[in-house]
Amino acid sequence: MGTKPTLQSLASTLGVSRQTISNVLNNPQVVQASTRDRVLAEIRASGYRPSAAARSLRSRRSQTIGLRIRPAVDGINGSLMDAFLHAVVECSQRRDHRLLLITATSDEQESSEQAALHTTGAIDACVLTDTHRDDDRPSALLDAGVPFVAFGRPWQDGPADHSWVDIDGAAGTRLATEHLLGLGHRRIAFLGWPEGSGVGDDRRAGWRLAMADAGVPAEDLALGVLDQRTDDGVVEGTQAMERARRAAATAAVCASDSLAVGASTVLRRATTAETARTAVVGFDDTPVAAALGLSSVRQPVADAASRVVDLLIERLTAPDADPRTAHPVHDLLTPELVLREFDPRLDQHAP
Amino acid sequence: MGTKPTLQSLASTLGVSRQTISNVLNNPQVVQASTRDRVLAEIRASGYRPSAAARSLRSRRSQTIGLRIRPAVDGINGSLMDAFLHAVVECSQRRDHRLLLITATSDEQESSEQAALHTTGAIDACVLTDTHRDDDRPSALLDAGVPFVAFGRPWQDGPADHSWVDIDGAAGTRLATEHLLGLGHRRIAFLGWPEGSGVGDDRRAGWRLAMADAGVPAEDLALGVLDQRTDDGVVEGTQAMERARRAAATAAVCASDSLAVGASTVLRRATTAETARTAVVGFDDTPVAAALGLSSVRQPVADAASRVVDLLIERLTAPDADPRTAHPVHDLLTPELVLREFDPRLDQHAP
DNA sequence: CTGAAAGCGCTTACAG
DNA sequence: CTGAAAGCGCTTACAG
Repeated sequence: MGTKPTLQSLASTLGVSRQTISNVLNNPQVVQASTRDRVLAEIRASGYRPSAAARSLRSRRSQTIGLRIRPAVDGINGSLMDAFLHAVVECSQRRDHRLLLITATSDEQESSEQAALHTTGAIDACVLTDTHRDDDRPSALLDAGVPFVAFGRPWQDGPADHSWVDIDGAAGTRLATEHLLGLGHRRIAFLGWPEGSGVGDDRRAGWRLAMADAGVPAEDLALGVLDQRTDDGVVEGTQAMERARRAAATAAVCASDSLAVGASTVLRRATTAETARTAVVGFDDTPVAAALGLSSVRQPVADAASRVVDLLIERLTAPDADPRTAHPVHDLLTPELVLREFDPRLDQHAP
Repeated sequence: MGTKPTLQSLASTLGVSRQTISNVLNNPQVVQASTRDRVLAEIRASGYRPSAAARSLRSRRSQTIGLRIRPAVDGINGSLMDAFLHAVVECSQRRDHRLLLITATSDEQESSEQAALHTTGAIDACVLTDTHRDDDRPSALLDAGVPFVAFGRPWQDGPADHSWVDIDGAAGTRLATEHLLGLGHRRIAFLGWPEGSGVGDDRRAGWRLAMADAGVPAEDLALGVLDQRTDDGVVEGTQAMERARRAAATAAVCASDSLAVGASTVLRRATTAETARTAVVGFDDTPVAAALGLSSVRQPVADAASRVVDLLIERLTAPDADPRTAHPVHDLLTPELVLREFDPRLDQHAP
């Protein structure tokens, strides 16, 4: 093997300056084609790779993005962030950037860890996920001068002073509700979370709007009637659906697949198996929904990830990199409804 | 704010050499206590953080570990790697190391990507997961000179020339089987995957040994009798359990929670609800098992992650860092059995 | 289009 | 215990 090739060693081998090689790598169009080809051939032959540290030290860019990973509380819904994470890595890699993971036990710790990494130059920017009401992270990062893009809109009022990408949950539940209305259902319950979570309220809003548009009277949409609220979970979904059944619900749009799985067991008992499946729509299109044959709202997470990375890199490579001048971009992506067929194999144990 | 502090600027402020500050950071014991305190105070006050790039360029260590992330095929079983990933990040961070994520579509691509990152100095080492029979990655990384530790033993024969940490699946299924034997079951099926996957065969082996020790005749343990093999999945678990029932099985040890969830629906029908739950044991102790009240074998993934990171950093900081001289370490951790109680709320829809 | 110079901010030897 | 020197391997100006 010998020693690892450097710009220096390559340059003497080729009889050109280090400079030229650097240009071939970073500004190919500025180098004469014949020289470029000769250099590229030697780079390939020698297995030369520029030192990340040296490049980063000189250019003041690490080409690295930070992201906080959270422990999966719920194996069912966790797969969404999993898909997002995977897509972010893939997009970053394709664009010659790297993804660095951090953990934290609080938002404050997350912000300060990201800021610390940014100060050392280990990351150029970071991605924020799981935004929520009164989220302190955007202002903390803005203050610390850490460029970032959020996956998730800011849920409190006021103008957003940062870029974000989100998925339009209300559009998703609207689709789901309209689908059930189209099947002839009128008393369609919404099984969702207690008020106060931005994501949950957003999903409820889509159902409510679709129902109102269809002329369902407001008193039926009231809390405790077709509007059922509960913590997330399979058992909770079953219980909420039982309450909705007492309000004569024949179908349900759910804020999560966990709730939908729970709800489907009630409907399965109550009607024919086929009706049961088609009368519940979950959210997130998790593998569990697929396994059980439940329809679900699919969030375009890969698109969201790709957009987040695009915005981040755009911001980092912008000629005017001043975050105060760059105006924030907001992107709301529309989910799609995944309809599933009744799977007879699954129903061997149904009544 | 002004400009970002550097060793240089701190040194002139304090009237010491850059050197001394560097020593305070990297070899505190070598600096006089009074000087050290003065320097530390100024570091804190100024918010100084050493440049990762400069440090890495000079020391030839990036304090960064690479890991390939895979898309979750199955939301149920994916949470295991999720927990592992989280623990690896946490341990690395605690030990002043960072975790870099990569994606790949093949093992070859993974190895070459890790080797490339190692050549640029972006990572010092990497973690291998999901080892399998005829895994080419260890030799590829060894050839490329990339230090690594595997989470998962090498499943082919021959001496392992690299360090690994794994969880003793056979010990887990043995525990599960002995538990069911203790409850009075004799005809305990094993629902597992087709032969050839190291992990799956290992789990089957534990059941087989425990059954043989209990004096269950070999013909009952035969393939197609109590030994049922199938692809992973809920539906597959149900089907496999139905076949096992025809061989008069009253209980089952499963290679995964997905299979256990499927199996439990069969037993639920067949016996009392309580028996059903206690007569199935899953594997991985996923949130789904917890939600459904299924007993399961819990893998100590956090311990495994911690051990992997320890070994990796040990290897990196060893005075003799030559991988050929350092003898490989092998660690097999023992899982534990998580027993769950019957949850009556869940059984409202049982016959 | 190509090259000689400077310097990014550290740590690693080594001398006092 | 402390300091002056060298240099890690690049890229960014700038001059030809």
